[in-house]
Amino acid sequence: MVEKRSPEVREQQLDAVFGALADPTRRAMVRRLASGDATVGELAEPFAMSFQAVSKHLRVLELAGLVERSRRAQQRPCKLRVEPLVAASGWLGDYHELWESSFDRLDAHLTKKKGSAHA
Amino acid sequence: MVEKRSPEVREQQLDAVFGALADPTRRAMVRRLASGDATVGELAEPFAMSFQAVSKHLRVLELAGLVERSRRAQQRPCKLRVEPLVAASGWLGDYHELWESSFDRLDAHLTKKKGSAHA
DNA sequence: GTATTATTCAACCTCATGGTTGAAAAACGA
DNA sequence: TCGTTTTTCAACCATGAGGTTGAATAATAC
Repeated sequence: MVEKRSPEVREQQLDAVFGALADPTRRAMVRRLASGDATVGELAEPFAMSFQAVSKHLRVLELAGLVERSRRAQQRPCKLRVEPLVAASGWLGDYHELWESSFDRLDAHLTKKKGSAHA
Repeated sequence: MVEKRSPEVREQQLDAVFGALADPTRRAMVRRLASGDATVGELAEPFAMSFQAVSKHLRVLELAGLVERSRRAQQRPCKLRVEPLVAASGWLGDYHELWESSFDRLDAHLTKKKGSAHA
């Protein structure tokens, strides 16, 4: 179940995941899906945007491995997959020790402590 | 020193940071800068790419707040700023508890433990 | 001043992105 | 079968990203 990934593939995955997260609409969708599965319609509802546009965003998330879809009647429920988030987090994690020891230390710590406002 | 950021501005920062990290060349530059400051020329050296292209990537990193530049003779040394990485990491961190309790749990843990190969 | 080195600016090309609209497809209810 | 609902496909448009080349700028060395 735990795939062995070549460095190139991992790089491509990071391209896809960071790229997917570089859009506020898609981040909002991820946030929404983190609180439970949803249909395309439900995901589209908060946005002033056509279904088709939402569908496209969803495809980006799907290609990045962040969303998995099934079929239920006419609907295609979306479920968040967390592994790509872990991969992205892991990449950033390589720099944890850097920022723990950098001049940004204070700033970093305070940002972390204010973190309750993140969600 | 610790700026108070509005939600919109924070969203824009995340757009910029995730966007900046969505490119393998730029991630490599970040990796390089994590091990010490470098000039544009030094950063360009490993890439089969013109200085101008590297300069553009650098501007993207700069706009995302990931790079700070000074002046030394004709050179413009680049220094990694870590705060945007902290911000991105913080966003992802909001989902930590999600993946700790998800079906991806095993995969996530194993990915984490293999993490020594990340760098 | 002139040349050299390091870097950026400007213009251009190609292709991807994020949005639109309109038509099609898939699964149901009558 | 017919219509309704949910979602996607296809074509299009405008903008931006990532690369190129060639000229300009800035700091230094002679």
